[in-house]
Amino acid sequence: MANSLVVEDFSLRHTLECGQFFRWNRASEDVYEVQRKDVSFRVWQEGGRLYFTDVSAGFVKQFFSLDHDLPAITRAIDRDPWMHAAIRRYWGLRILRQDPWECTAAFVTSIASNIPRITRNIEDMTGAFGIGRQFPLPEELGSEQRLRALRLGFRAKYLVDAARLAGAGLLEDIESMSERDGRDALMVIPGVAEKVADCVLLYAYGRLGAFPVDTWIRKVMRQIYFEGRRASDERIRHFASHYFGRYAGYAQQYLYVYSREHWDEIAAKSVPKSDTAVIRDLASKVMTTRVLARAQRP
DNA sequence: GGCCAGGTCCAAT
DNA sequence: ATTGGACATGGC
Repeated sequence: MANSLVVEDFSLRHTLECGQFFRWNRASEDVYEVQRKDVSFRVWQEGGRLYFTDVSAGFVKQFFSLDHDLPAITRAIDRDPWMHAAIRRYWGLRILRQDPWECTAAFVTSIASNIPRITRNIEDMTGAFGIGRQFPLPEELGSEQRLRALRLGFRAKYLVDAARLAGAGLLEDIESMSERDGRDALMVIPGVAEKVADCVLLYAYGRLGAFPVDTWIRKVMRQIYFEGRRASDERIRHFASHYFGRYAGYAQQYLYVYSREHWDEIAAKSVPKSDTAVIRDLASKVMTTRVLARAQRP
């Protein structure tokens, strides 16, 4: 027996398949089977109606962030033709509210990997150590040796450390911390540095300003906003937070999926013509801010 | 067959 | 502060 919900500005497909989340599969052409912690449910969308089994409407609203004001968010980040195209192409994509431990484990697993393999690694860990279909709790995750046997490679050691610290409660206080402090707390975990920490902040803690810089984002940001020149991850993040504002994380996600589908086009056209001046202006403001900050330092 | 993948860590500039 | 190599495994 399925329940349903009227949804606006939401695409189940784009939300699940954009690379932010790995614990789903297709039960059929339109039906997704989704696992989040101890919850396993089916979900499908028919136009403006979302159908689901085994979970409450409240859970669905929360998990899919149906409370986010997507029109306002996309209006805020819609600063140039590339972002505009990305938003149009993936209209309805929302940042999920994942479980912090699962999200941390998933993005530690993602290090120097690829989506099919990450998905398989997570399934393997669930099958080997989880109870039922639940991803193993921190206390249930196997030893480094057993994780290596599951082909986690050098990530095995990181996962063991992450489980130990998560089991000790590291992830529980982050909700109430500032973004900066939460990031620092996450980075205490060996195997969690800037990129993975930003993924967890964005995908699990709803810190929509977090801007994970991975190889794709680095490539596309340099191409579009830095005239093809190198820029450190720090500069990219700094630029993004000024340029896109408090919803920069959403911009990151749209850019991520869009660039993977349209890279050739981006590489060919480079800087968005109509907004080159705006970008240059902002980039110089960012530089000025940095210089001033440096000058004021004792 | 070498190169790179939703990186991180460590050591050497 | 920035840069290069190691780290496991897999897909092209």
